[in-house]
Amino acid sequence: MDELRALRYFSKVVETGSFTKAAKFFSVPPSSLSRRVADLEKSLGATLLKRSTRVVKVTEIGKTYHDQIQDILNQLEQSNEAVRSYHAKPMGQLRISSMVGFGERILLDLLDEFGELYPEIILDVSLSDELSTLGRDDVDIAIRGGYAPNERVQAIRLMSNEFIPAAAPGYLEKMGTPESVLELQQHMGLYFRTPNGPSPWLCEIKGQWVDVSPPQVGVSNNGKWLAGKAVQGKGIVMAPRWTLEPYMQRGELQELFFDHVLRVSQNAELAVYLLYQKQRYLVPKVKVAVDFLVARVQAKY
Amino acid sequence: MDELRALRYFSKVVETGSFTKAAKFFSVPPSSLSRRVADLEKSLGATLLKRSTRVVKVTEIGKTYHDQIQDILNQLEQSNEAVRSYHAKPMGQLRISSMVGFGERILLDLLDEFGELYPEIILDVSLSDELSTLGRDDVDIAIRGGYAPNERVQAIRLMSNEFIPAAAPGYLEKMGTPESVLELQQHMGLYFRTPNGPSPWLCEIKGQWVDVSPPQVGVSNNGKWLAGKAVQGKGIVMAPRWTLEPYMQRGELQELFFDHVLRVSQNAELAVYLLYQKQRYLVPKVKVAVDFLVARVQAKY
DNA sequence: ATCATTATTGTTATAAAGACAATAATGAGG
DNA sequence: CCTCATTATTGTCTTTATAACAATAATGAT
Repeated sequence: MDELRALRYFSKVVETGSFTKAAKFFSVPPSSLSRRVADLEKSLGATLLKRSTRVVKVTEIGKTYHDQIQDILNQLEQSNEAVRSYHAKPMGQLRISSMVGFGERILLDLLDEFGELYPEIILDVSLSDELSTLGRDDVDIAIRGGYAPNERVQAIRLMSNEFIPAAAPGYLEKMGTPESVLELQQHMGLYFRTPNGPSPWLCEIKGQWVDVSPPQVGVSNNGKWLAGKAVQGKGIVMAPRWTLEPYMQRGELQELFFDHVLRVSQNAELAVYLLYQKQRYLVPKVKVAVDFLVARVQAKY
Repeated sequence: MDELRALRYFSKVVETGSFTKAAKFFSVPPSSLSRRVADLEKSLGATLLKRSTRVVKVTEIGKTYHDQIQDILNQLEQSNEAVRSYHAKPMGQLRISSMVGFGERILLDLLDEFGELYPEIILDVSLSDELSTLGRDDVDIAIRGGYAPNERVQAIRLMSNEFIPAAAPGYLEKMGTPESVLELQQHMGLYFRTPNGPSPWLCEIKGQWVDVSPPQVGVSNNGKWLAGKAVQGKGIVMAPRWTLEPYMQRGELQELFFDHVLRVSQNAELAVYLLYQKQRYLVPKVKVAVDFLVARVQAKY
């Protein structure tokens, strides 16, 4: 019995819920699928599917098996592809997913340069703060604030993602420059929105984490918009240093320093990470892109 | 092409370093392996093995591919076994690996009881503080101080593993009862040996972690021996609470309290975890053992 | 230089999967 | 309640792929 073929058949039948549809997918008669799946069930000594002429239902154990098999088939496919493209030129479609802010400020410029270096790579970039799966089939490289979701994913630290508070000089003249975190209650806060909601302003006082968030005057996941509001004197913005840097250099914003260091997370080392699947590093297009991005970003920041 | 068969052939050839030996393993002529591996290489468009009549060498890409394939084959085998034994009675060999101390004090008694409940399960218990792989084929259930090594492994917290300092009343009379961690330098320390070496005595002073370990008078990974030494008045022992409890109840040792809490790790929640592979929870023998152990240990401690 | 060992190739036999037609079952619609 | 199209299964034949066995070529050790 060609077990792998049987597994692919079974998997497709579960997905489509029909032997006929799955058979069309493989361009073989439905009888083949029926026989292979039956073989599989016999060899496992378990019923995976409950069939009737109208509906195909998956049994409980069949569902569990299918989930595991699916993962295994994906892994195998990836390993094969990695070997197949081993000595090929970097080419083909490369899907990159990035946090919006990082994408706009840093990534897109770099990718223009990258595109000229490797014209045979077709870039497919999507900017989103939602975390994409990376492990299914959808993304080759992801850039995120978090860390690796599992051990098959490699995470490389690209740059610091330290959040700092800043405000416009005009705002500080009018409202006074706060020096203690407790004074923040009398100020206005511009909040960065993460996928988990607006990030609170925290600090550690005598070993205790305290939320010292000022009243909200604006929330956005868009660094530019937040910085713009701050420049207009609408409040104090708390955002990654690299989003505020240009404003600070022009003197439109200035960094604030408090008696206790402000953070947005209890995790000490907030950073931007580049993520990719270890298996796929063998694929030339992935390898050159990872190497390129890591080198460029780490050189600049 | 039966891809899976080809992969198994290839894998075995790499392991044995010989087509002939691998062929014997499968009870087929070597020519079959030769042809299947050649098919595989053709379909991947890469050379996996460098053959000569005398030696079979794995190419670089072949090595990488083999590692990944091996993992995939293991996973598949496990999924199949899980389904196969789905509605079977709990039976067969069950391999349990445990930390020595926990094994002697707690596990072995529980397993006696478990063995009577499920006489058809053949227990294979090994006590060792070295971490076993759990993911290769060697252990069904492991009990360790650490946490899950990867996301395919499920970790259940069994009980606290808080290390506490204790000494014999006689010792304290003679040497004085220390109250500040800084006084420890004038005392004698009995150290618990972890796989990473003797565990240092740490405490957090004003947010800084400080090593306040007293001079060593004894080191062992055996709780009983350490406690025995402490009872004899040789020094202060720092070991998991559950290893010292019986001595404290008999008044042979008494817990020490300092101005700063003593720890052996910066990790706040040191605990004993039961580990198993998620996939294998479907296997009846594994399921009943996990459920049994978790229920019993959590009820008692 | 010789020779046993080992991988490969050629050929035939066997087993497994596909193709096609026919049958049986079932759930939706009238 | 009955009809009928849809769908999975079964039977039979064909095709394909793998195993078996024998023979050949290559290679590294003695």
